[in-house]
Amino acid sequence: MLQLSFLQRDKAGTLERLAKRGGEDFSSLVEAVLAEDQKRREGLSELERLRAESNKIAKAVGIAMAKGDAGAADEARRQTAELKAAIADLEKVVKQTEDRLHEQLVRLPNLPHESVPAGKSADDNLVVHERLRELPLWAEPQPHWDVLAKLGTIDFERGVKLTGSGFPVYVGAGAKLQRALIRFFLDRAEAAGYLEIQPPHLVNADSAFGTGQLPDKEGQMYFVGADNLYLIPTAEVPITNLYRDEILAEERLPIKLCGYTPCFRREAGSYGKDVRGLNRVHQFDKVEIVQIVRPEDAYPTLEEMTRYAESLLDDLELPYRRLLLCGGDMGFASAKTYDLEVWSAGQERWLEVSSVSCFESFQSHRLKLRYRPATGGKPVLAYTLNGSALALPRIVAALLENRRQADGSVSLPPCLHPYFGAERLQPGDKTL
RNA sequence: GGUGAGGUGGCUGAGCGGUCGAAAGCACCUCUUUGCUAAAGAGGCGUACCGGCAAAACCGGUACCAUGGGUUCGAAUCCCAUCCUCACCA
Repeated sequence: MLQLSFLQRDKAGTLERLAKRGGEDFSSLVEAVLAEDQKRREGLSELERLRAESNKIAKAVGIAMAKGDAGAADEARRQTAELKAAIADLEKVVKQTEDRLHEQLVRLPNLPHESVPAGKSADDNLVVHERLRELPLWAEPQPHWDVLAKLGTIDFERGVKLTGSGFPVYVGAGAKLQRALIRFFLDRAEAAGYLEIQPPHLVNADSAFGTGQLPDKEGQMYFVGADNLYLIPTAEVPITNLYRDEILAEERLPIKLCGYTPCFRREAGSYGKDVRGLNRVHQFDKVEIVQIVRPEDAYPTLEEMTRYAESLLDDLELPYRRLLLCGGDMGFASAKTYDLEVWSAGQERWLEVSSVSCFESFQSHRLKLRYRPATGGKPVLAYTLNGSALALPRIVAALLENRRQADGSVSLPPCLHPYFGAERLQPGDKTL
């Protein structure tokens, strides 16, 4: 949620930055917000004046009663009837105005950072750099679902039976590889100074609102109606919400947290080659990193976090590139996002495995997550950042496709050997 | 699931219809004094919003004692609902 004070101070600048998102024209919404706020303040001023008057009378009654002056008390009581009605009416009006204002304000996406290129879609993203390693040249590139057909370590069909499409079953060495990757990512995060969190996998509406999933992405989350809870689409939600409604001491920043969770996404509207195999699934594993920082530290931190995620890909020996997302391809709440994509040799295309974003105060404003400056004074909104480090399925897909050997086995990069307990996945591995 | 108790400021905890944004203690901050790694004394110490101002400081106001309703001239205090916590029972 944007800060109203910023809108008021610099309307032109706000519109200019919103225009980078390339889609919808927000100028009328911004105007509506400002007009609504004007109305709100006028109503509120009058309402508070009336309430002050009413409070004065009530106090006078109390004093008259204490003195035993029943006449004066009755007289005061008579005065309040009209006042009460006026207050009740105005309260209703002000409440409506505030609700409308909030509903409009919440529809404005975050302002892209000045370094973010304007653009409409993924085509306008900038490639920051590419790290390509030499790949074996396959006579015939094989997508991971074909590699898996021989290995049998991920069972898509039985997942369909259990739940539906997009719920793979990891079997034997496949399951163990998941565990190895999770442990590798967590150990690395811990070594980089992140405190490990195991959060709940379901959250309430307040939490989903706090990080911006509600109301923007309501349809993308699984919802448990009986208890009004949402299955988390990413650990970002519970972990960032840890400090909701808190005022932290400045000395505690930066706060660095990480956590492994399964992620649940409905992915309504996806189709085609995008959803084949592990490309897009409804439940997947991910290690997330989150930082809560002072505003002046936010952008250096974004670079640091992105570089950290890249270092994991270095260790995994996967070819990758870093994209700076254009305004139109960024998430609703983000001010600046880097995506990391790995090269998938079997499908001959790039697959997103990490997204690292700076939200500035967009989330913390909703979260009421503030810190008190060491020099004293008013609490200020902290800046939040998060990134995947990393999401598993496409890493697995790339490993399978890029590291497939002539005999059908798949060699694993050395960093995984101690976690996996072997150097390769073999066609002879046990399966269902 | 049942019954009972309860949810108050950073923490502990008083208040149970009027001047209570809320006693007291702890923690924290400033100052003073003695001096030595501590003690004593004085003062300060919630958040949001509205207005005064161009802004900060500051001043005035409004709201907030789990949440949402209600009763009343007046609610932290009474009533109802919801959520949560604790204890005991099943």
